[in-house]
Amino acid sequence: MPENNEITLPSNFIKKIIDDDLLTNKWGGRVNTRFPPEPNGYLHIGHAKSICLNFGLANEFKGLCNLRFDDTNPSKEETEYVESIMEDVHWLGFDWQDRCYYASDYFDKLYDYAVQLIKDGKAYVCDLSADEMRETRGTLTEPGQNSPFRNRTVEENLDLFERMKKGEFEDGAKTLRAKIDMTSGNLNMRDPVIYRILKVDHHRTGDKWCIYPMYDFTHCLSDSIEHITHSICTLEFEDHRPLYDWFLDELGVYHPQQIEFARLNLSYTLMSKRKLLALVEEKIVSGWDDPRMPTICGLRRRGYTPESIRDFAERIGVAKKDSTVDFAFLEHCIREDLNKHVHRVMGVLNPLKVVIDNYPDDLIEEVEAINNPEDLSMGTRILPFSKVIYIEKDDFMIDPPKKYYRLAPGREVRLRYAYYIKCVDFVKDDDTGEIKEVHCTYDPETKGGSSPDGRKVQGTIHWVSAAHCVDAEIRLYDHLFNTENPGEGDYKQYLNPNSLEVVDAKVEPMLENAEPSSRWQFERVGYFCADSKDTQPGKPVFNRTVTLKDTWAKIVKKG
RNA sequence: UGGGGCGUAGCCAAGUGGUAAGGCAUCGGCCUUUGGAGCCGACAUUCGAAGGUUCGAAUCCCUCCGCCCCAGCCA
Repeated sequence: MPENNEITLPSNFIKKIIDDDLLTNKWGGRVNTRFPPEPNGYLHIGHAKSICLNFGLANEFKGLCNLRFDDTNPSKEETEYVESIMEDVHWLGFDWQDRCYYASDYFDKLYDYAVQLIKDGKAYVCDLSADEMRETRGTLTEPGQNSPFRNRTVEENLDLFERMKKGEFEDGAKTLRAKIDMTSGNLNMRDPVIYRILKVDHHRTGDKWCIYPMYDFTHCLSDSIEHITHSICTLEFEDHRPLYDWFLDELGVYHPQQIEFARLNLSYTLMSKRKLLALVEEKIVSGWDDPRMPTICGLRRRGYTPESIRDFAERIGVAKKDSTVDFAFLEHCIREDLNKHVHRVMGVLNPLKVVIDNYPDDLIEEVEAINNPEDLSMGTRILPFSKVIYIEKDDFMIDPPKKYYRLAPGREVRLRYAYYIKCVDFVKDDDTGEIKEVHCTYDPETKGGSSPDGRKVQGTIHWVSAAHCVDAEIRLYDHLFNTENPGEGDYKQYLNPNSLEVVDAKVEPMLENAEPSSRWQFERVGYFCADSKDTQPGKPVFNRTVTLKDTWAKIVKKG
C-alpha cells in the first residue's frame, strides 16, 4: 500500500494496478515511471498532469521517476526546449536526481536492435516512396499490400541498412520496416517504418547519424532499457501497444507494462503544441511565457504557484474518459492557495479622487492594517492616511441600485482600516458626464474602522493616500479565447479581443519596489504577481493572476 | 463498413452484486472591517437506451445508441 505522508491522496485506476503489482510482487517491489517529453515546444498544463502523475506515483510508492527526452526527430527539436522543460519540471517541485536520459543516448543500442530484427528476418529495407507506402498501406477497412521489397534476404537487408547508416542514400529513398502483417486491422501493425533517412544534425548527436529511429520503435525500447515498470501514456497510444509488445517480444527484452489515461483538456484554452507554437510565432501572444498561455512558464508568470498546479492535477483525477475540465476549477485551486498564504495590500485599479473636506490639510496619520487575516503570524503594517485619497471608480455611484452598499451621495462607508467617510458632494465633468472627484467628511471617532457608538456601515472599500501611493502598471488578463472549446474549428476566430487590458493603477507605498514574481492580494480586487521580466524598482508592473470571487458582479449580472 | 477505447449531475470523479462518495459550478441562508475568506443547506429515485439474470443491478448477460483515437518516412 502507498505510504500516506500527511493527507490521503485520492486513488485512481493506475494506483490500483500498482497496488496489485506490489501485492503480487510483479516487479520485485519496484516502481519506476518516467516523464518522456519531446523537446519540440514548451510544457503546458496538460504535461503538468502527466508530470504530477508520474513523479507523484514514484513519490507515493517510494519508487523512481526518470526524465527522458524522446528526441528522435532532430528537425523539430532544440536545446532551448530541453532547458525549458527541465526548468519547468523542477519548478513544479519534482526531481529526477541523476536520471535525466535522452532517447538519443540509446541510438547505438537501438541500431543494434534493428540489426537483430533484420537478422531474425523480422525487418527489411524498403525502397517505396512515402506516397507509394501510403497507397499500399490500405485503408481503415481494406487491408494493405505487401511491399515488393518485403522478401529481400537477410544479407541484402543488412548491407542496405548499413549503407543507409553510412549516408549512401538520399532522404526518403529507403526505410527500414518491421515485417509484421499488412492485413492487420490495426494500422500500426502494417509493416511500420522503424528507421528513416534524415540528413539533419541532431541537437545532441550532431552529425553522427543520418538515419533516425521512429518514435514507436524508440519509445518502447527506451522504456525497456531503463527498466521502467509502469509506462504511463495517453489514450491515443493504446493501439500502439500491440506494436510495442511485438518489438519487445521479438527482441526478447525487458517488457514494461503500459497504462493509458485520458489527457487533460481545459475549457477556454488550447493544449495543442502546434497551435500554441503558432500563437507564439504569429505574435498573437508575447511568447511561450505570455501569462495568457496555458504553458507552465505562462502560468508561472501569471502568478500560479507550483502547489496550486499540483493540487489541481491531483484533484482532477486520472481516468480513461475524454474530458474537459472547467477552467474555473484551476482558478479555484490557485485562489485557495493564495488566500491562505499571500500578503494583502491596497491597490486601486481605476482611481477616483476623494477629498475629505473636514480633514486637516497637512495632517498625515498612520493606520494599522493586517497583512493576512488568514494567517495573523504575517503581522501588520502601517498605511499613511491623508486628506486626499483614491478609491475605485466602481465604489461610487450617483444613483446606486438597491443592493449597492458602497459610496453614494449622503451615504457613509468604511475606508478599510481607516475611517468612516460620508459623501457630501461630487464634481462631474459637464461634457463627458464623468465624475471628476468626490467630496466627503470623515468621522474622527472612527479611526481604525469602527465607531464608538456602534453604528454599522454596510460597505467597506479600499483606498490609497494620494500623496503617498505609487503608480503601477497592471495587466488584467482574461481567457485568450472566448469560447469554451477553441480547439474545435478555426481557433483564431475565437480569440478574445479583451484578453489583456493594461491599466494605470495607484498602489500602496510598500509595493514601490515589489520583488519580481512576488505575489499579493489586492484587497477586494484579486491576486497579482509582480511581472518577472518587466517590473522595476520604483516602476512596478503587476499581472492579475485571478480575480477574487465577486458576488456583487453576480448580482449586477442577474439584473 | 476494419481495429482500439470510452459513456455516472452543467464540469471533473468515486463506486466493480446490497440500494449513487467528494470537488468545481450553480442556487438559498448565516457571518463578515475584503460583497474576500469561512460556515450551513439545496442540487442524479438513478448511472447512454431497451431487454434479461437475481430477493436485490451503475455493477453480471444480451441488443442497440452515442462520442473519441488510428490510414506521418511526427511524437
